[in-house]
Amino acid sequence: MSADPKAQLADLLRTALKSVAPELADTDIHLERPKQAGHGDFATNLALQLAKPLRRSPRDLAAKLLDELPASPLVATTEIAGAGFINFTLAAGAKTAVVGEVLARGESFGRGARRGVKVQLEFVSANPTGPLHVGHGRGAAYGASLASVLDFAGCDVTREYYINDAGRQMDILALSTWLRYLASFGVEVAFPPNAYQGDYVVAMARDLRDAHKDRFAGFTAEQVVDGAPGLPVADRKDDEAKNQREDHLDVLIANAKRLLGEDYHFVHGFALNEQLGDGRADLEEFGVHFDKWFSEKSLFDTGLVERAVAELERQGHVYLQDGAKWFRSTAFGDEKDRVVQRDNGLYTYFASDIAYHLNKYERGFDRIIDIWGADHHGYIPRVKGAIAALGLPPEKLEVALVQFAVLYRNGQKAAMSTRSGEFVTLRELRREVGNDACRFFYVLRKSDQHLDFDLDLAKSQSNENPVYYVQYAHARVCSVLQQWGGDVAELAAADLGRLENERELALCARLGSFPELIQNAAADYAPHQIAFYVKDLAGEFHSWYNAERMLVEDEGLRAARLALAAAVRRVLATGLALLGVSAPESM
RNA sequence: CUGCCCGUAGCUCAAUUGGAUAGAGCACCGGCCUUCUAAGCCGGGGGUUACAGGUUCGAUCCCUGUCGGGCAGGCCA
Repeated sequence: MSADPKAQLADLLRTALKSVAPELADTDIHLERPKQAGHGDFATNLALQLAKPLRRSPRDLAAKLLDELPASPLVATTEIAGAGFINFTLAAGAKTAVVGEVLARGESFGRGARRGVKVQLEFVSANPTGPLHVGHGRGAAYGASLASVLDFAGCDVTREYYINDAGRQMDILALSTWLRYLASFGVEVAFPPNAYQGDYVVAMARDLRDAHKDRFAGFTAEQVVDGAPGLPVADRKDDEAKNQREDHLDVLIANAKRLLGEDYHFVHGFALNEQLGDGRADLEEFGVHFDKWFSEKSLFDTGLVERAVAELERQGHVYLQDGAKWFRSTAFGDEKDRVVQRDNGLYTYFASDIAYHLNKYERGFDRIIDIWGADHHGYIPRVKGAIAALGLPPEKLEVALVQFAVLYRNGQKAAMSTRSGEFVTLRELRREVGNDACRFFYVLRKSDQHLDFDLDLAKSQSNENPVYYVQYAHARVCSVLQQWGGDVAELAAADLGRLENERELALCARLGSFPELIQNAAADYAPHQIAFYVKDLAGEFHSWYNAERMLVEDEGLRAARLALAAAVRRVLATGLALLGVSAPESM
């Protein structure tokens, strides 16, 4: 018996369709699993779709299709229902066969055939200027789970982190570290309000001093702030004050570079490596692994930024205005044109991003997926525009936007600014809630939904966490199999015809839908579907567990039920693994 | 002002991509441990899917408008 009743049914319907309406033989045949139990195991709206072009009543067409449907041992009964749905009820053996298939294929049950599709998935890519916070955590959990799902569905996935190691943000971090370092030698410079405030900067300064003593000291406060405009009073929030603070910061950075000379690069690199190493360790602990860490700076070193801009120029999409080079992105649907090279000769972040995407295309991926925070949505038209301008197919790039995760503490929003140092780190969250609950919670919502992460709730009610519900089902099966004490491999030979009651058949149907769930989740970039699936599967298992015993006297029945339980355990473990959540054998 | 996303039970969210009677979990009420793990199960109340139109056999889903919330709109990243 074939492993896939859905595909078989589709074939049968196709045959019937060819004889009923040859001219519409290539109509999409959509088979769904009805949510209503009384509507059979599969249903199709094919007759409803044909009704209009054929100008015939849907119910008549349904009857005609059933007349022409080839006989098959797969189908027990059919019915025409509602406006013209065709409902199929499968033969008993066809429903339970999936249990044998799960046990035979083991952890590869549900895995899609390798199709040789090369996918590049870039996510997190947070500036290495401080600890990852709860917002990054969502992108990390979503990206890692999506990567696993795509891989499992049959794609060749490269997970990549883009390191912004070339921009002004890194200079600000280097300056912040140096100022804290100088302060530890008694050089008191007013710490700029728009520099990085967090305690981790003080810690880095201490590390720097421990490792290199006074190598970067020996300057006076006057030298450090030489030529800088005074800082406006703290409560001024207007644009003028803001600009003045930024100017102040820029002068301090320039002074640092001048005073430290070559040593500036050392401090810069020191801060970068500390933060990058910290972020990498944080992510690995979270079960989030990257195949490649791509440096923005390398794009400049290899001349790719220059080449990308030159190529845009060659294609005639760049013009000069006010001393800057502008990319004519309005020609590609953007709201306004964008600067790629400033009047001071420096390339913008956008320019290196164009170069990075050019590099992605040149590496020969079939599909390129960027996962961005939703606040970057305005950035999509210009990036796609640049890709089109380079003569590359923009539809190869897909941007998945992830809405913010907002953390609530005591019923109030927690502030989340990296520069002010007021935020909850991913590490803190993981310690409080645990990695498993953290990973599960993050993907329990569609990515385009805002996520309210109530920390107090997650802490106080962690026992009612849905992740435990799923893990508990897994542990329960383990416990039963252990008490049975037999060889699980022998269960593959069980007579599955003994699975008869409603709950058992419902579980079989749920298991049978797992392979198509994988394909759907991969196609929609929707790992949350996996989370809901394992919740549903666990729920149906718990329900069955309470209604029926597995370790019964009747050997045949016992083997059949244990086989079903083992199959449930297998699929739960696979699903949880895709989400980066552990499947404990006991709880 | 302009653009994008969102609006579903008291709260947090689903809904097989346009399908049949819109489902779960919390919270609330009532039951189930002498039997494979009670982090579990069974039962109950809860809805004009923000609002008004339109498209069609059929709309939470697609189109238009209104209201409400979030986010963007730098020679910042």
